[in-house]
Amino acid sequence: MRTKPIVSEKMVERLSLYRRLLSDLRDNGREHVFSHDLAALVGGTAAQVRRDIMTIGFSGSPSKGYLVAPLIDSIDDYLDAPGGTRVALVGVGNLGRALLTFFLGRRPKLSIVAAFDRDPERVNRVTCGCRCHPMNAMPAVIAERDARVAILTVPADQAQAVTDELVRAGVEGILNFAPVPLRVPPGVFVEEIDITSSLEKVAYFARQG
Amino acid sequence: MRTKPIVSEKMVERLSLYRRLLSDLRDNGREHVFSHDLAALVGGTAAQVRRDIMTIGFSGSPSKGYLVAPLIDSIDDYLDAPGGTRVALVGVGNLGRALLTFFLGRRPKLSIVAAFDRDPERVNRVTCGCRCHPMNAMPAVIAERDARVAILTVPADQAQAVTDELVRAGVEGILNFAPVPLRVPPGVFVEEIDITSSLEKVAYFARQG
DNA sequence: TAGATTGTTAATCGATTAACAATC
DNA sequence: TAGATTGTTAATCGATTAACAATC
Repeated sequence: MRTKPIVSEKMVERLSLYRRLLSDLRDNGREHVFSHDLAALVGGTAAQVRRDIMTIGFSGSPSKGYLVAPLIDSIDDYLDAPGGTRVALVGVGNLGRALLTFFLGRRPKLSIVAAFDRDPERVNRVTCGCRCHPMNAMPAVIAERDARVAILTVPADQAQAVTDELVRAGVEGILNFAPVPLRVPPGVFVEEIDITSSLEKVAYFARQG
Repeated sequence: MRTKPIVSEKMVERLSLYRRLLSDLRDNGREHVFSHDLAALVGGTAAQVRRDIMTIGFSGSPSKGYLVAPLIDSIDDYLDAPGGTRVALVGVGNLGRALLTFFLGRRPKLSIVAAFDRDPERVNRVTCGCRCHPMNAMPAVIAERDARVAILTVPADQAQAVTDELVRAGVEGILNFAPVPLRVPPGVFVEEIDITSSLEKVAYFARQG
């Protein structure tokens, strides 16, 4: 197995986006694509697309650019864990259900395998295609399902406590929607999606434009 | 009215976060805070906090750091539009409803004033505290309500068409949850929240850690 | 060949980090 | 004063942009 360089966060985001757009192109019967085509779709520059593709060790040709299907395979190779990544979701409110529905069957290599909530009304029922477990079952279910990554969609005041428990259960990456920064030990990766900040940012820059 | 420098996107995000954390502190009776206290809460450095606070023209003192309430006022001054910003939300699915609920009454200066959906089942009913209008009412309602900013929570295949219409209706900023980059004319600010990319990023870096 | 695109390096830009004198 | 923190500048770091020879 060849070694792959660990790349920047931004580059991973771009690769993820390329893959999605390339899949659309493939489904529409496109077999090759030029760097400037991809650049236009992502809203970036052709040079950056070329550099990204070069970094993952894929080659194109001046005459027809890049072959779509092999490029997708190359990105798969790069981004996906060989056996796939199993995800746990904590907090089955409106946002949690939206995410469950969205990811249901979307990517076989990245699937939500368990959900948790503290509301007894929701526990032990199947919601949006996923069984909802009680909070105290987290360690056992996460171990049994081998979930390495978690999505956090609980209220702010529970976020840190749930995080501590997730880390104790062996989770190594968290996508945090709770509006508060999380403290985690080294080696655990956290991505914060701060919807309030994002909206305030849009409001700020909208009136500057 | 004094002129304020236009600051970077990251700085606006940080200011937004500072404000939220400071409000919690104030509600808990804290009257002053040191740069390193704030830094610990946001997971950043004290020097950066000091630089940010300096940039918005607020001053602290070596003996007691920064006064919480005046600092919040200063950030308000900086981030909020004088008359507030009114927001329209397009797409009242699970995610749209989660956002409606979340922002309901949360910030008087940043409130969702109208919702739109193309599903006749949802139209002309009040959901999560907000009336849902049909899509073809967008130009009229946005003008009447003076919405300058929009949140986009429609499926990918409708995103660009809805965006074009929002821009035509005068919207100058869009928070996009649809998993596809938007094309907008210059002067319109778009913030993409790409949940799929974010989750793939977490999966990638979780196994590198 | 001529035209267009790729692979790759150097220059630019911006943000973060480190450092320290000024202040309470 | 002594200790701690602020205000502010210089150094570092990384990512993006620009440029161009190599390739088809």
